[in-house]
Amino acid sequence: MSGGFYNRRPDAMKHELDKRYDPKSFEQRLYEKWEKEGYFTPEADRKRPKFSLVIPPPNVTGRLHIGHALVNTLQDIVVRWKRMSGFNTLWVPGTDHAGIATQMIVERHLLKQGISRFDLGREKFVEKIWEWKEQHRTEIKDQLTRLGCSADWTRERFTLDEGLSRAVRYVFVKLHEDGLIYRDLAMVNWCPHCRTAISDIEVEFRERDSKLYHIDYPVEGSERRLTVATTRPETMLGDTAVAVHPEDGRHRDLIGQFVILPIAGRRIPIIADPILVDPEFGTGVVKVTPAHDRNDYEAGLRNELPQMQVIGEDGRMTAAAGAEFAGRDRFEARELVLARLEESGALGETKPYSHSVGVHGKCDTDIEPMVSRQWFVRIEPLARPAIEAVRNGSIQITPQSWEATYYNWMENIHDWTISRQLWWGHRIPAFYCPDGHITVSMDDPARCPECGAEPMRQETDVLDTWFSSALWPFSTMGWPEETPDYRTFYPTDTLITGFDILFFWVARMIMMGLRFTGKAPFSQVFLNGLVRDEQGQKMSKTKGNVIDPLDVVEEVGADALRFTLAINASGRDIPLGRSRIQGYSAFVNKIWNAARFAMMHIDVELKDAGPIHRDELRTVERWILSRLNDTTRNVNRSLSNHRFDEAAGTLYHFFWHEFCDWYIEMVKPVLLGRHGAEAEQRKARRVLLEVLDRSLRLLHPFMPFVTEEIWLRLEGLEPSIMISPYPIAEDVLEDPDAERMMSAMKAIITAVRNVRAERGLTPKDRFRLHVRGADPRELNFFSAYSYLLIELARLTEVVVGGQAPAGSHHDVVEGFHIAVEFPEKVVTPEQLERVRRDIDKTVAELDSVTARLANEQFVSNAPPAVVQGAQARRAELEARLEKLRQNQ
RNA sequence: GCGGGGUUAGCUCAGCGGUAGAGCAUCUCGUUUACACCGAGGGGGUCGGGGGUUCGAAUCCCUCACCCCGCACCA
Repeated sequence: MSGGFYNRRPDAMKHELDKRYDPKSFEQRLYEKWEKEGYFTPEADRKRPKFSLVIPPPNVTGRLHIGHALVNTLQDIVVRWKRMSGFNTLWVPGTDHAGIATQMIVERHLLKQGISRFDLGREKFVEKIWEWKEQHRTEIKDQLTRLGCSADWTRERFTLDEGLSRAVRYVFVKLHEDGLIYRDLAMVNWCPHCRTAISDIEVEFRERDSKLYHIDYPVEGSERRLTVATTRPETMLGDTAVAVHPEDGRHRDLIGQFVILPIAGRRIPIIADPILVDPEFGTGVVKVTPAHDRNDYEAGLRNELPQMQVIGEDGRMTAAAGAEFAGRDRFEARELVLARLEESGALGETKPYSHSVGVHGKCDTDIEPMVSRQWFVRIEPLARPAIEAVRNGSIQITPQSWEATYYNWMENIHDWTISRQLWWGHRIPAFYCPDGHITVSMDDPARCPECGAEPMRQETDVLDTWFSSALWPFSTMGWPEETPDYRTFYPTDTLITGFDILFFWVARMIMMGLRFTGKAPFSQVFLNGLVRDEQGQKMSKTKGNVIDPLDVVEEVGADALRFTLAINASGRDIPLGRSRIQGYSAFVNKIWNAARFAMMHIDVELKDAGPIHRDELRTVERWILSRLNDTTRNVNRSLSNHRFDEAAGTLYHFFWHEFCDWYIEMVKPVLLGRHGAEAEQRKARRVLLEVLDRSLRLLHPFMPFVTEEIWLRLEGLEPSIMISPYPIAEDVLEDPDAERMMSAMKAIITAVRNVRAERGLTPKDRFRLHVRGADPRELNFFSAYSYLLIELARLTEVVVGGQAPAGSHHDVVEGFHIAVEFPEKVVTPEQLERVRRDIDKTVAELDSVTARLANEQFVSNAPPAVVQGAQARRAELEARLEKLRQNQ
């Protein structure tokens, strides 16, 4: 058996643990040691099997929240598991410059000091942001450190680093050369607050109660009027037509005629457009504002209508809106338009209307659809292979249900608006010459390559933040250079992130990775859910239900937080609250105390005792090793499947309810010298150490700190648990025979405890137990281990075989007849009631099994194993019922 | 409107074709020298409603209801 026996430290530490588990006393010290020893930093060694992943770079805007704690904990679990499993493991950390978000925050920050970014100018302002970034980067690193994240800080990256910026420029130039990046005048989502264009997926829709206004447009040279409906009356100032459906009899005769636009007094045509107008909806007449509505824009192009921009980039009305409105905010203008319409009698019915409004998620400002010249990525040619990569399994998404969402989005994807009118970000490498020629190149051109004119002026727009994030898995490895890191660690293996950035980030990394490296940037994607509060509510500052991960670490230590997150991480949303975390901090405490107990009984010479030979072990030891082995197998399997909840749950159950509750209790008589010879005691201690050592290693990825602290003191093991081998299941440790006997033993002990409670006996009442069974070999087991039954079931004596005296309490447990001899005690009606209920339950189940076996269809159709199982169950129930009836 | 997910013990969830599970909470008993952040035991569910397939359904199919989350639309 391979064990965890390593060199003894020369300066062997105190061989015991403090009485109290105090994470503050060691967490930071251990992390510093790990980092100093270089355990997080792998060599670019291609001979060893590697495992790599990249952090979803947090924004440099501020502190990490509980969602980050979740993602990074899960990543660290995988990373530590793989590292211990022998892989050359790299976890690349870093941060994202987060264009709009960061610019906004710094801007707000400066405004508090009365400084606007325009006062500073672009260059100075960007300098300020760099200062900000440096400060927050440190804070983020510090937080990840406190969580125990074993990321390689020597390879930390930032999306605006020189190397990454080069990758960004390379990709832009290449895509432009390939015709996949273009500049065009188009309708985009404009944020009047941030004064920049944003992409479609940055627009969030909010359901809002508003009003639908009906406005009458008089038909020129007629008494007739056309009534249009709108939620945005201010846009009427920019109407350049009114549309009806060509088949609609109500208005067909008016097509080609004109209406007079109220207030403005302009004459605009009545056109027919079957796409824009649904004759069934409303009045069947639609006002057309090509400059401020997506559908109207399309209709305008189809019908060659002029675009009249009445709202400017700042959200204020333009001169074209008319002197009275120019310069007013669009919402203020709305009220004024309504007032003017009212006065002129053109305002018809107004009714409450609920609809969704597009807002910019970052600042909550209503999006203004606006025609503007921007840079775009032609996305379809990139999306196609990205769809294929998931479809053919080169990339697997967990939970798998997300694949449908992925396809749905990728198959209906629109071109990506990548230019932003910001100052913070990667400046687009496009250069304009005085004659209007555009040059896109890796190096800044001195003069126009087409006409030789100068000076060349660089595009002032920057790129969408997600453009650089899309390159993260390979740009962080030094690409486009073929660096040793790139060759060794790319593609990465697993991506762990929140589902909310599936489209923003994951999909785009897949597209860019395939396009530029020819490989999927990762083969596995694990999308975790949202961390919610205990009631399942989203956490938000306004609700005041936010949990700050660092507060939790401060209170209960990083291990308890990590374990709580892991055991709840199945891929769905995670309900998290203080009490829940408290619950798992009890588990950490349990580990501490179990180790403390073990250390009282483990001697230094033990680890030199050599390997354990299974044949020399007693059933109890073979049993716990078999259970541990099963646990080991399940934990490894669950981790492979990203079932963090299962893995953590398996460990929780094994350590607490098998190792602590049963095994430790069972070896106490031997360890404390109440039973057995010295040789036996030595073996028991040897196994105790083995089980503890392996358990700690299994737990280490989940609880790095406490496991290391204990492990280092355990027999002076060194140098660190985090680079010791992760246990793997070994068939030789499997022991069905020991498992069966111990299972029976546990069941008998439980049954006796049950009888005790049932009969109202206290632990001080001791009595004699009789055990009978068919197999003499098995009965021998109970003779040999009668001291265990006596200890744990608090008996005076165990009689194997033989007849129990009349009046004993009988039961059948896992095939063994047991009988408890009572002291004389008064039996209360409540106790008798419980005896009766026990019988009733048994009768009910026996009836149901008997009925099933009487069904010929069941006997002939069900698998033989199931039928045999039912037969065995019936026999057991019959036997048990007979015995239970004797108890009445 | 399209797509996805959910509805199982008081709470949070796992199970997803063969006797209803876990953690927490609750109740009873217990100061057994690792741990009261503990130990032992108990109670508690017609697995959202209805229909179907099957020898057998929490588990598969259909349907209805309600709740979440995407996407699209919204004059």
